[in-house]
Amino acid sequence: MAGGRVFSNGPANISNINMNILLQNQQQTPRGNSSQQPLDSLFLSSSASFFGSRSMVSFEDVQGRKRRNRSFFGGFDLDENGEDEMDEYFHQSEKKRRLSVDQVQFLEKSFEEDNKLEPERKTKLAKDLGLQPRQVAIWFQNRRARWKTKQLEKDYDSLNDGYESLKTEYDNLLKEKDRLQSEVASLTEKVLEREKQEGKFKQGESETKEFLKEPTINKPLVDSVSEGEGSKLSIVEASNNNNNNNKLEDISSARSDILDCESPRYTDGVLETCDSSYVFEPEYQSDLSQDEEDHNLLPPYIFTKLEDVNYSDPPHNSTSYGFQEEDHHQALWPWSY
DNA sequence: TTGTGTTTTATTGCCTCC
DNA sequence: GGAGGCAATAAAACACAA
Repeated sequence: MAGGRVFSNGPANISNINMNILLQNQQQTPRGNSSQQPLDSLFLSSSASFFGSRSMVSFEDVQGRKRRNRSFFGGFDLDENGEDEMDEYFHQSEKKRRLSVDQVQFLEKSFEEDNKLEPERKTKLAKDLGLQPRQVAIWFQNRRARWKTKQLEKDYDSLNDGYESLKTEYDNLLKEKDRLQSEVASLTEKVLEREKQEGKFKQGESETKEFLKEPTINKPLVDSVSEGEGSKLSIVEASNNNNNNNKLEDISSARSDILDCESPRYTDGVLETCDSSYVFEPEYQSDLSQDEEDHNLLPPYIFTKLEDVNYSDPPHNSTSYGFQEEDHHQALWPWSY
């Protein structure tokens, strides 16, 4: 039992008890309603204004800590022949007594100034409040504990707010990403549809195919990538057909002789660059018909360099890479249209 | 009035510092 | 080794609903 031994026998000097305080203590009303003067007056008043609280008696002789006898209640033992009043008092003193409102307010104010208690300050506070220095120390200790708990709660709330805020931001970004992906897919579909209408597919003149076949298409990209930057290539992928993944694989392998190490490639349906940290999985899959598939439709890829993409300020001189300038531009920065 | 939950006062044991 | 701080805890005091 941690706090069980309330009464331990220790040195006593009953004559040291201030009887006036004792008698006043007996007159206290419950819940510290004894005095309600303004707080400021507390600091102007003499220590006597605090006496008579429901607090513990004031012993002039502060217990030594030899034993380490920290027990406040253990400070005295009663003379069996003590007076009735004394008996009554000590009987009551066996129970904890709360500090008066004034005492607490005074201590609170002192705590606000400094939550650490130097010995001098402790002694002065104890004297002013008519408390044992030990009581003051205990009060500060408990007050610090309460403060710490509240601080932890505040910190938790603050962190929680930050988390919620970030989560909201993240969710919004996810939505934006989805929106952009479907926009890219939609635009890609339009491009393919246009190519289809122009009959270029049957003639093997698809701009998309040209884009994928043309070795020089890679040239600006490769040229623009300095040593060590190859992994920063990004691919705006706009696959429209689940089955196209297989075609992508074929395309990738077919083009492997064209693309150097800095170019992405398809492996097991996963687009990847030489840097394994940049792996792209096709997320969008559309419902193109088998007929369209038979036409060997190829998803266009827009190769860009990450550093070149400024989402807030669309470039005006970007390479089209097989798209018409406007379409390509719109595909990358759809919100600017 | 009573049961129950919360707050306050106080103790104990351990740790750190000088 | 003593003094002081802190965490854990006990227990009284208090609040409040039923």
